[in-house]
This record gives sequence, C-alpha cells and structure tokens, in this order.
Amino acid sequence: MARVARIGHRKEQASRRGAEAAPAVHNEDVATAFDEMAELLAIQGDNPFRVRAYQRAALVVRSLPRPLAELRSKEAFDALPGIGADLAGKIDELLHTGKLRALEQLRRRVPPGLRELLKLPGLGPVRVRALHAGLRVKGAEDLRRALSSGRLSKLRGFGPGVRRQLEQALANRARGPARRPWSSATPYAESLRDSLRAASGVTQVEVAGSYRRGRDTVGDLDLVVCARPGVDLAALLRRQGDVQSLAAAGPTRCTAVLRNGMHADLRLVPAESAGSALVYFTGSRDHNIKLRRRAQKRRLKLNEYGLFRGRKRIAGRTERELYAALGLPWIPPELREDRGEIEAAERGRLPKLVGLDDLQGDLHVHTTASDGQASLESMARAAKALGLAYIAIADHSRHLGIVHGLDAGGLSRQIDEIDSLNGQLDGFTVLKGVEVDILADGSLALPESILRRLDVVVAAVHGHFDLPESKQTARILRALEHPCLNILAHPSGRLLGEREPCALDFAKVMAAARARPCYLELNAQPARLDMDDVMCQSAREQGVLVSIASDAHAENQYDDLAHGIRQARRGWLTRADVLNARPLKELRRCLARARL
DNA sequence: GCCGTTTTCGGCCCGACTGTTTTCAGTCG
Repeated sequence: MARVARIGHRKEQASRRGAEAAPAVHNEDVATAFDEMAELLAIQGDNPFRVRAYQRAALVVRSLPRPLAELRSKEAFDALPGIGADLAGKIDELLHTGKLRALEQLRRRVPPGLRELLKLPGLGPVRVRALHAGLRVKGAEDLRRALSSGRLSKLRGFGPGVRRQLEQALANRARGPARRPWSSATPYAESLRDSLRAASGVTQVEVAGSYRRGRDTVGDLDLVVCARPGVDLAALLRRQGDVQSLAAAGPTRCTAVLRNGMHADLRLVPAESAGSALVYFTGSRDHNIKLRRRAQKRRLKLNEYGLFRGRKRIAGRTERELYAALGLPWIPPELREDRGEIEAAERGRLPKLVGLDDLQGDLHVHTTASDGQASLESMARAAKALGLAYIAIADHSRHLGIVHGLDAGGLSRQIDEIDSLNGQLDGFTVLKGVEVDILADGSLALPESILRRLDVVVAAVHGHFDLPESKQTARILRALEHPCLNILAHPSGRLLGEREPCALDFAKVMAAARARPCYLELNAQPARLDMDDVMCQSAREQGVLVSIASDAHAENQYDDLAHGIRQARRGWLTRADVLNARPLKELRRCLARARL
C-alpha cells in the first residue's frame, strides 16, 4: 500500500518537472502494481490463468537482482520468464509514465476495500465477488455489519461454518501482523517437532515451509510427519502442550492453532513419500510448480507422495532421490524461491553457500562504552571462545538521539584501551572501529581526524528515515563519498513488523559501493536482517562484498550471526562474497582498499 | 496472459479439507 502511494508521489514530482522527466519507478513498484492487477482481476472473475500470469510476473520482477530501468527495452522485458509482449508493454508504460492505465481502469470498477477482504482466510475471489454483488459489501466494516445483522446467512455459499470462520478472522485481524520474525517462531517449531518425534509410532518429523527455507518472517508452520499405521494425527496433536485447538482435522492433514496464535499445518505421509512430501511442503509454491512442470515434460507426475511414471513410484523416499530423478542435484531449501536455482542446478552452477563456520570475525560489536551491556574485554573473550579470530568494536558516535555515544575523546580513549587489550589476547585481534551516524545531510557525525585512526568505519542511518527517496539516496551517496567509510550498516533501516525500509534507490547505492569500493552490511539482528535476500543476491552479482554482522550488544548476541548466515544463503552468497569470511590479513587489505 | 522436443491453440501443478451445492465448488498450501 505504501509503495503504491509512493508511485503517486513520484507522479506528482514528474509532472512538476515536466512531461519529459521520467519518474524513478522501482522493480518493487512494478511488482506491486502487478499484484494489485491480479487481485482486482480475480475479484472481477477474470480468467484464473490470467490472474496467475500477473502474480507470476510480480514475483519475477520482485526477484530481479537488477533494476528494470537498466534493461530499458520492451524486448529485454519480454525476454524475462513469464513476461510476454503484453506485460513487457505494461512494464514499459510504468517505467515511462509512473502509471498503468489498465490498473486505473480496474480500480474504478472494483471497490478498494474488496482487496482487503481477499486477505481474510476463507474468502477467495468467488466469495468476495458474491459479497459485493449480493450484499453490496465494499470492505471489512461492511462485512462485519452483514455478519452481525444476519444478512450474510441469506447468501449462497455462506453457511454457518464459513460465517464462523469469518467472524474469527475479523476478530484476529486486530491482533497484529500475520507474519512474524523467523526467530520468534523457533521455540514453537522446535518444541512441536521434538515432542512429536518422541511420540510413540512416529518415525520422522521435519519442519518444512518458509521456516525451513529460512525466510526472514514466518506465517504458518508446516510439518511433515511419518508414522506407523494406526497413528491418529489429530489425537496426537491434541495432547501437545503448545496446541490450543485444531482448526482442521483429516486423516492425513491437520491444522493446529498454537498458543501464540500461529497455525501449524501437519501432513502425515508414508515413509516412502517422506522426501517428496518434504520437497512439497518446503516449497516455495513457485519452485514446486516449476518442478512439476519439469516432471510433466518427462511424462512423469510429481505430487507429495512421490514422482510417478504411470502408477509406478520412481522416487520419493528422500529429497536427493527425487531431485536426481528429475535430473537435478539437491537444491538447498534457502534457494527454493524460483529465482533461477533450478536453471543453475541444471547447469551445475549452484553456489556453494556460505556457512556459519566460514565466518572469521564480526565487524559490528558494541560495548558498555555506548549502549552495549558487556565490557570491551568480555565481548572480545566471548568472540574468541566462539572460535572467531577478530572482532571490530563499533560503538555509536555521540549525537542527538543516541545518549550514550562516544565523542572523539571517548573514542580516542577506547583506541588506547583496545591497544592494551590486544597485547593480552593470544591469537585474537580486536579491531578499532565505530558505528558513526550518517547525519541528515549525509555527513558523518565524527571528524575525519579521529576516523583516520580506526581500522574500520561502519556508518549507519539512525534517524530521518522518512526523507523522500531522492533526498535519502543523495544522503547515502554523500556518506559513501567520505574517504574513511568502509561499511554501510543496515542499509534499508527496516525493522520487521515495525518500520518499513526507507525510500532509497538501492541500485544507485550498490553502484556507488562497487565503484568506490566499500562494503555493505547484512545486519544479523533477527528483527533487522537488513539487507534482505534479494539485496544480497544483487550485491553478489555486482561484486560488492557483504559484511555479515551480529551488531551484538551482549556476549550471547553473537548467536545472531546464524540468522545473518541464513539470510546470506537465501541471497546465494558464498564464502568468497563475504567480507568477514576472510582471514585477518586479507580483511585488512580489503579495508585498506576501501579507504580513500 | 504466457508458452511451445506432443502445441502458435489449448493447455496452464496438484491434492486435502470444509461446508453445504446431494456430487462438488471454494479455498488453501
């Protein structure tokens, strides 16, 4: 929604500048427009395959590592998978005018509140259309009234079950975001998995879904269960402590409502189908669709029970066996987003993804000198105990808004402290650094004279997140021109579920980082995970090294590095793409290169 | 709306569960 409004904003800017000036339209804007087209067409009752084509195009555009604007021509758009002549023309129109006539026409025909209704569980395009046609329902509030007045019961397709589901959904809507950070799902996912594994008759339990793919946020949990005959899945679930109720219960499939409000979908499959079920329920949907089409072309049929030639199962017990039968190597779950992984697998070009063990150090660590909770020495010893070879202390600079930051004097004292500590740490190095604030005008909050004395200068935005895109981009580009800057930290400023990424022309930032050169941080705090996966993939393609950083404020927060690794893997990063996967000597060379 | 080693037209991934429509449509993943 915010994005769409932003297109409007750009449109105004364009008209002020004159007709010849093209508004800056990002891939995300195009994807959002296509998503909206798909929903409005679906509500209208249009051909479902046409709807699907828009959805697919949105996904393709959203996953492109480069801005569409760089591709320029309609022919180049047309060459993208899932984009034909028509959609290529629509991309062209959006890029040049900032608007889409077809979308504007649709918006005039379909009340905007109906799109919101589509998000409610139990409401698809058919029922939303029926609500509008039968009861003039135009949004959630109308639906609430129709429910309470009893008018809904007169409508075909809205029996007591559906009405109960809708009442529940409207009540739940007030309860906050549907997706939550990956890390907040972990305790529930793991305890459910472990207690089911311990249940008698159960032979195998795996968590699948977006949780297994390591997405930054998780909606529902998906679990694949194998058990001996006679095991009653629903009865088993009702005995689990974390399970509040069952929203659906069949012999092979159950949906449990957990105490934290999450849903867990469980599927019971025979052991010979464990691999195919795991592929199936790990997804993503688009990865699966592509696998099934691949199966079809080989005159095979793929479903959650296996890969079949006629009625004969030819694979399915393990994932590896299944991919092999489709002529592919096993594909890591983090890559299964239909962003080119199947094509890469086919050509033997899957990246060897970075792992936690590849990290040699951590370049963003706080201490009690600013807002951290542990001393310099404690943070250093904790990192050494984890097997890291170096850390960079990057406490905040002092300025308005950050109370406990360091000024030049404080930083100078910390430099001395680090020198003396380094004498006592055998085989471990503490690098001198800072997380210096990027001020509203793009200057840095500390003088160059003190920054010159540091090994690592990490710079970040901590305020003025809502500047218009042109100003925000200019601000960051100016910061990147500072001769001492090494790493741009948490580039988008997003906080999952709390703060949207700031409006920033990330392609320009990436190009500037590459040209300078300097590095970009993938902040591993579970609520940040900033950069996101697509930005990481883009950095890799552009050859910009990524610093996977814990931003630890306490000894135990080095654990967050695992979240960063997960995100990095989703962004196709290998060891070679990661700045702090380099040994100290090589790291120092990289840092020296990034100083003008 | 896209796409092509069965195809430029006629397909488009596949199955489970729910509710209600007494034989299946709608939704979901």
